[in-house]
Amino acid sequence: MSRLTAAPLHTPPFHLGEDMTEDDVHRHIAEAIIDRRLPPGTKLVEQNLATIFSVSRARVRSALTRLAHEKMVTVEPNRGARVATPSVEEARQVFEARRLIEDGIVRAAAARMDTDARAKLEAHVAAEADAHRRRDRHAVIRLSGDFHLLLADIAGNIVLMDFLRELVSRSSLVIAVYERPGSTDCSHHGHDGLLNRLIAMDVEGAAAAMAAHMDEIADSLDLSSHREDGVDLRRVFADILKDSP
Amino acid sequence: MSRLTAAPLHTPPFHLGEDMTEDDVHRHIAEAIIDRRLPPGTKLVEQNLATIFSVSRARVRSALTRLAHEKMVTVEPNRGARVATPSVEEARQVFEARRLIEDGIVRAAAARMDTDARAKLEAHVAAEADAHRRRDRHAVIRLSGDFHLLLADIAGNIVLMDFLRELVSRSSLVIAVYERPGSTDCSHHGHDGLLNRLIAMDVEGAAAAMAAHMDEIADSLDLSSHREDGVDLRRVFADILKDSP
DNA sequence: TGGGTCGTGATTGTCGACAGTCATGTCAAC
DNA sequence: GTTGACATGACTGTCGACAATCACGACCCA
Repeated sequence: MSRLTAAPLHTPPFHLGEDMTEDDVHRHIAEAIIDRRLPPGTKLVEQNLATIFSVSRARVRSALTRLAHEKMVTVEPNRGARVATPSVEEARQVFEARRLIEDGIVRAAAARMDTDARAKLEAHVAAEADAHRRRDRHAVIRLSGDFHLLLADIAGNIVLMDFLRELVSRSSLVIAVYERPGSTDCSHHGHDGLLNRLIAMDVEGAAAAMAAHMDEIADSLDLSSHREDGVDLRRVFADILKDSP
Repeated sequence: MSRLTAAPLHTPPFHLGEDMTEDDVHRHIAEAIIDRRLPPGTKLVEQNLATIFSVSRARVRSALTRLAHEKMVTVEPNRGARVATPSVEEARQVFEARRLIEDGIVRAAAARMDTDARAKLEAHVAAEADAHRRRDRHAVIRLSGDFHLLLADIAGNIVLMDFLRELVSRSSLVIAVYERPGSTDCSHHGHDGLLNRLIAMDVEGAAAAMAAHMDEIADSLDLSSHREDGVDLRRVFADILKDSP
């Protein structure tokens, strides 16, 4: 049984004919961003989305502002919304925060393991392996993040789970921008070793495995900052502008 | 100088005549909640707030939904918004999350201390002592929370600072609901000892002092759950309802 | 041809109005 | 006096329309 009455991790099957609520719009866009079907920088025009989902523009608008609060899209005044492209510094801070919170979560989860939690985790890891076998890239990405949220669910702290949910989403954006070209797809093997430690209720071992897993992900990125996203030309040539306004 | 270009901690002086932006409305309400001028459970009627701030109802509405995302108000469909009254379980989880994040922040801050950070912290503690001397309850509450946010600023991680900002706000609500009647007002002495450890760049000592400070706050609460807020009559008499539907 | 200016279409920001829903008070019947 | 139905008022939810702003291409001039 589920310990928490938290929101479902992903959108339930959607029947055409009913009109979508704001929550549905939010989830559909969020999932598309996390799956990387919507790459960073993509313009999100309100009217387009409204006609696609056949809802009013106002509903799309509030979904976008909510996504902006969650740092998945950026909104510039009078210039609309885009899928966020995290900076190098932001990427570092997201992973630093994630190391801290994942450590707290994995320790709590290790202490609360039981047969039910074990069954869920094993089933999830199996599903990950299956998605990997099927070469379903989107499913691999989504399930990889869900593993960590499942751990948070077992840990039993809704506040931390909400924080982690945001961090997992932002991590997906970071990976989309800074993934090293030759890196293997989202190492899911790290979850295996972690699961073994959890089953043994080895708190320190599980925490160490999680730390290693985080390092593994961070190492697959190229944060050497040569890829400075969104260079502001006005700032680069500020001195010239001063000379000849 | 400030390390981060984060949002200001509190509302800048507001000049009448200009019309408020949504951000202003949000900040004014948030501050009133954190200062406990708006106690938990207070109904927040959109039209009232709109006339008070002389803005349109839509603007108040979006400010309220943002406050709802930050868990400072609860919104029931068709029944409007109220200042949130956290449950006992939520209170526990907020403080558990806060222990974790404050630990990470204080360690980072201790490692990054310099003369500028020291000056800011000393000035802040002095301001806290002054507010305490003046018996300015609202200022004491606000400054007490700001001390922790200043620490997060020194730590230099915007992501963690945003998380902590939410946790500090929610802590204020928890204290408003569960404060033990005879407890002294928001122990500000804990900040003194913490500051000494930070100046010495004693990471472990600072972390221990922070942990003690968190315990101190938690001990001033009465979470024995006899004060179950918002008893649901239907749940209390669920068995009777089953017998005679 | 390069560069600057202006207009036009597209997109966002904001507001007021109306419909839907809930709470409260009134009144009649028992 | 109590209970139930009903009416009324207040509040929220939603949408469409209009204003403000921006991006982009056409046009003109040197």
